[in-house]
Amino acid sequence: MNEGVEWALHSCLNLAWVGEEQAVTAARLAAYHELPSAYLNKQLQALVRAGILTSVCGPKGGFRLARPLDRITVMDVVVAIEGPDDAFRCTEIRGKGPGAAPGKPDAECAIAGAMGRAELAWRRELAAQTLDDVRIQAERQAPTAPDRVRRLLGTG
Amino acid sequence: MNEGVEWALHSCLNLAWVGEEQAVTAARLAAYHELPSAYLNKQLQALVRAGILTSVCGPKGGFRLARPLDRITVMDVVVAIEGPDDAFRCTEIRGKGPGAAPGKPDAECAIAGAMGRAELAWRRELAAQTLDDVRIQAERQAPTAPDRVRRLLGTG
DNA sequence: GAATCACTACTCGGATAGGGTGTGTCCGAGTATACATGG
DNA sequence: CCATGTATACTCGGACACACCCTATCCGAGTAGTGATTC
Repeated sequence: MNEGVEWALHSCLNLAWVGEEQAVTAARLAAYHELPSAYLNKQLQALVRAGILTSVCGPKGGFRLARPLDRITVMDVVVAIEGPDDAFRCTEIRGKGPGAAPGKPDAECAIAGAMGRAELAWRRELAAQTLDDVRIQAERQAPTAPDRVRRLLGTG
Repeated sequence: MNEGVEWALHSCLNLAWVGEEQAVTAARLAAYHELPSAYLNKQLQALVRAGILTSVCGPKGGFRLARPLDRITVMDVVVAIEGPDDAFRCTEIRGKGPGAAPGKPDAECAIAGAMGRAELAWRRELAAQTLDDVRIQAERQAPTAPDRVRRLLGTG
């Protein structure tokens, strides 16, 4: 899986802790975790295209959340970075070669069905968790994190 | 996801339909679906290393199932081809840079936890389905498949 | 005639190149600020 | 003193190289069968 997913999720939480009233630049978000800023910028652009973040250019510019954390699911972020395609794609090899059934198969490949059910379970689990759930869990495990973020990323 | 997973699953079903009393070469299995035989051979080797298939060299050699289909789960095949690592790997960026919490984090990263739950759901679903379940479904959708396999891959 | 041995043909197994996607970087487009200038 | 225009600094956005892993292939290791050879 694309490494940018992890970066994007952390950045969304950091943006929430900073607060929606101020935008944070990609450079600051990257420095916070020692990430390459230009590449993180690329990932954040994907979140903007997906409607998860908003961005403004120029001084005082940067990124901010487009909507509250409880209206962003983990799957929204994964789809924004990884794309909407399933990991397993059926190439329909059963229809190729001498083993092909005569005529056109009217039902889905049983193998594709089995893999599809698993991917559906994966997506359901991701869609069931909002970033706010993740934030609550993160604050429970590291109560000082929000303060650190506000202190280091805030404009103060 | 690796394309070899699809090939491996189809090949396992084909081996089951041929029957365990005779081995089938990689070349025959590949020709059945017009796949590159040398590369399919590589995937089948992975299944052998995982203990799903057994192989013998030489004339009358080839591959056969190491155990009945109902004792092989879809996840066994996926792990054999893709490897045991999770798709999402937490690089612990929260512990890097100025945003790092003082001391060592005693709890798992909340983000890694969220992704891990989804991957667990995926693996559970894959592990809950045996290749025999897939075979039954495949035969229901294409009743003539077993005969075609036996006719084209059998030594008769 | 039967047993043994070497040879051959055939298949798996691992080592060896090529391509596509993720990874990382750079420069141009766009904007708020600051300052100089003129009224 | 105030308004306006301009220059500037700063940031996002998309276009451009690099690297790694999946894809594909080739040759050597290993084995069953076959035929010749010898007792």
